Amino acid sequence: MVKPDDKEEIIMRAAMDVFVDKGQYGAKMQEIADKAGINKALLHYYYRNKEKLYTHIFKFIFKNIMDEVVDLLQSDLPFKDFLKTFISKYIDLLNENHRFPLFIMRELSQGGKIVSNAIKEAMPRELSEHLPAIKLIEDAMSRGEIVRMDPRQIILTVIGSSLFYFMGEPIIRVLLLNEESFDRDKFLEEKKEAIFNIIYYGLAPRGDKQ
Amino acid sequence: MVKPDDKEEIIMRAAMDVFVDKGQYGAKMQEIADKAGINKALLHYYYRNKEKLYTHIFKFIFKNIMDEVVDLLQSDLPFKDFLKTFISKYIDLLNENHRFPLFIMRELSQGGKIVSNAIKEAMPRELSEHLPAIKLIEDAMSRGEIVRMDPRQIILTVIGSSLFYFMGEPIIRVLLLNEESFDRDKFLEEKKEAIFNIIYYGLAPRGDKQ
DNA sequence: GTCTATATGGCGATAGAC
DNA sequence: GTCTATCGCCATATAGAC
Repeated sequence: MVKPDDKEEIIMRAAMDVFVDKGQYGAKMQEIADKAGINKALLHYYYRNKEKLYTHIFKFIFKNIMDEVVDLLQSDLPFKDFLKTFISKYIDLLNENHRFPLFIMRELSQGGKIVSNAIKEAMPRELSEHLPAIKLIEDAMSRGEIVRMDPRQIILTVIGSSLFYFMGEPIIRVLLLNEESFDRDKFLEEKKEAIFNIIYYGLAPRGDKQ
Repeated sequence: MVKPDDKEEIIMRAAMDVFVDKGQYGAKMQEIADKAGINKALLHYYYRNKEKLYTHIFKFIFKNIMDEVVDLLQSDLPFKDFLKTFISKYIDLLNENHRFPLFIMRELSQGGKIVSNAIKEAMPRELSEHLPAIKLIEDAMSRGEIVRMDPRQIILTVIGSSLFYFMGEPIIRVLLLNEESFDRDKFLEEKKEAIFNIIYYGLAPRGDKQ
């Protein structure tokens, strides 16, 4: 992030706010300008048009999230500890950026080129070829620490079960957590425990059953 | 569904297509009219304005998905079999309607009243008070078939890990499945197996560890 | 760089003939 | 019920002064 009184930075923040909330088409340039405390003309001065501004925001958010996740994937801990800390930090990350996943997925659903370009720019080539997490999982399998299974299914299960709550929070709270006194922080801590326990012990080698 | 040459039905299908793809604001009435093979004026004749049409579509989709899920939740199978069949049928359902979850979530992110109204209309009161799945899980815990844990965390884990692939498919295929010969059907069948095994055995009572 | 004022176009919505 | 033609607004974008 740049210094906070930089105009570009101010516009970025405002645009991010509005775009994340309303999406590319629901967002209005006027609202962004208002939120940034400037007028529409200046938006066009810095970012030639709405589409460029949107694309810029999307790539910025995508890259930042990606970088954080890639960071979480760097680890030389044993598999068990890696899994535990990854889930914990990943849920923390989502909690701090709970509106981003849906924002990214919304763009995804349009299947446009913005996403594929953002991926290309955000992903170091060598990473997409060999995710460190896959190597870690394969090693744990070789050592017999966990059962054999497509590592990608494991990754998708970890990510999916961690992510879901944040994507569906409004609906989930109505359908599932309709209580007066819902302690969200506590629930998230329990979620870390739950997901780790389910997945780690779900991967543990078993005797004969099934 | 109504008879397919009914005008309202034709419009519904077209509108669904466009709205699901582009969202409430990205969608254009002209495109819907084109896709339905009629003109804009007729859209307004049947559904007074864009918002009403959108709301109608959203509630329709939401209710249909809800009904299907509620169906899946009715079961008197033992927990193990219930879990296995639920995951399998739920993934099949998602596969047949893979664009709906994102559509619903996109609306969710706007936090509008459309969603909360749709929930109220789609959810039988008695169901939201007592989800049958929670009862099933609690019984299994009482019998000692699975470890004690907040049942809601289990439900979220099952749903989240099943759902994630369909919500993120484009991105996932780039990041994780960048092969020439990706057999999607096979991958989904493996996913059913993987999720069931991880979760069911992840819930199995353990000796002392952790 | 930043503003006010204005042009331009697109889109939702309606009027009105058939 | 279905169409063509058109209205009127609103949002993006630009012109041009300061």
